[in-house]
Amino acid sequence: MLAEVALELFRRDGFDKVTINDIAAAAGVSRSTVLRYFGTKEDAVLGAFDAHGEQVAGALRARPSGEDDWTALRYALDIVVDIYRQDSEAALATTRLVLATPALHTRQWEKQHSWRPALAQALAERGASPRPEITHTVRAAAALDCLNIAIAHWARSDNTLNLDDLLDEAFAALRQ
Amino acid sequence: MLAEVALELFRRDGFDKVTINDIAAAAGVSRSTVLRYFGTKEDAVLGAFDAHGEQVAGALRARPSGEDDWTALRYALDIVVDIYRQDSEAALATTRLVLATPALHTRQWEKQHSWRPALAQALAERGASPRPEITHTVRAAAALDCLNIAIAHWARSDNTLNLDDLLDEAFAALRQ
DNA sequence: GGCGACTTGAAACTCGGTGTCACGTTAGCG
DNA sequence: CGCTAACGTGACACCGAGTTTCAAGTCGCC
Repeated sequence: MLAEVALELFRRDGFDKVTINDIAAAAGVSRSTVLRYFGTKEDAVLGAFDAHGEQVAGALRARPSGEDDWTALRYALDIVVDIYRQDSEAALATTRLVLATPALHTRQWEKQHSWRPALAQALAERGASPRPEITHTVRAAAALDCLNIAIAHWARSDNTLNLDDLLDEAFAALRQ
Repeated sequence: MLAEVALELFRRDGFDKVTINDIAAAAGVSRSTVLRYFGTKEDAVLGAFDAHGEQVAGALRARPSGEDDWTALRYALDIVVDIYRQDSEAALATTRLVLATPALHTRQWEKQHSWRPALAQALAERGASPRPEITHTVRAAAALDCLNIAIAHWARSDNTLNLDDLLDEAFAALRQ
């Protein structure tokens, strides 16, 4: 409820123009309540985003152990693709808002960045032969870049391009 | 001068504990002057960082056109490696501060993120056959990840590991 | 001397975020 | 039924970053 009110204001006036007081007034609650709900203004938009990290790490751990790192990462990210496909209208609007707002873009990166150790850890556990930590970290980071870049292209195409295909294309760019 | 004063305070007390007023008082200037110099508190640390982006893009454009994208990116990043090697003591201290301070870490990513289009553009200009934009963007992003991850490992090793080798190792992780 | 550009300082202001306290509601329990 | 503890909410004070505006200096230059 609160998040919907905030999102509507953000989309109408732009994230930076809307103050927390505006959100509180529009929702009929106090500023304190808004802050208590979201912690930060950015989290009014990106709150749902938090769960994805653990989901992807879980999906990665569930991949067959013989599988190639890149393949496993690609399939694990299908979790996110599915979420976007499930309500593509809302995802598109939110993504556009994020891409248009540096503060949101940055905050989203911060959240995703915190997934990285878990993904690298999951890759390390999968590997038969031990590899240097740097290897897993780089692969996790690159996979997340692929996701972000694919999503950005998808949003810019107004959902005319297929997110799955874009993600495949992004991963393909890594393998020469 | 101002930057040195700020850095010393940050390293001594932590970035978040030091206010702009503290910096102003320590440097014997007014708060206004500090803000006018740096724009933001983060830029008191990351100001020198801005130039690197154009340097890397320039180095990338200067690579022979027949060269592999990954090889070209790797060599272009030597510009940054050289800067770090030139004054490894200062670079180490600054890197540690950045890694220990979320606000700085984030701001550094923002700056590096703004390099990405230039790097992707440089890759596009190098390519003989035209490739989808997403390919160049992914490769530029992955290369920057390699740089960051290598630098982080190098800083955590207290300069006992070689940054060049770590960067090679990071790039190697991308090619299976 | 006077003019204009640049630098600095001062102060007021906006806004995000933290912390505290008081008030009401509700649930649990004797 | 009444007591209490927990919780959600609002009000308020506070801090610090960043913006803006205005009022001096300070310098070179004509």
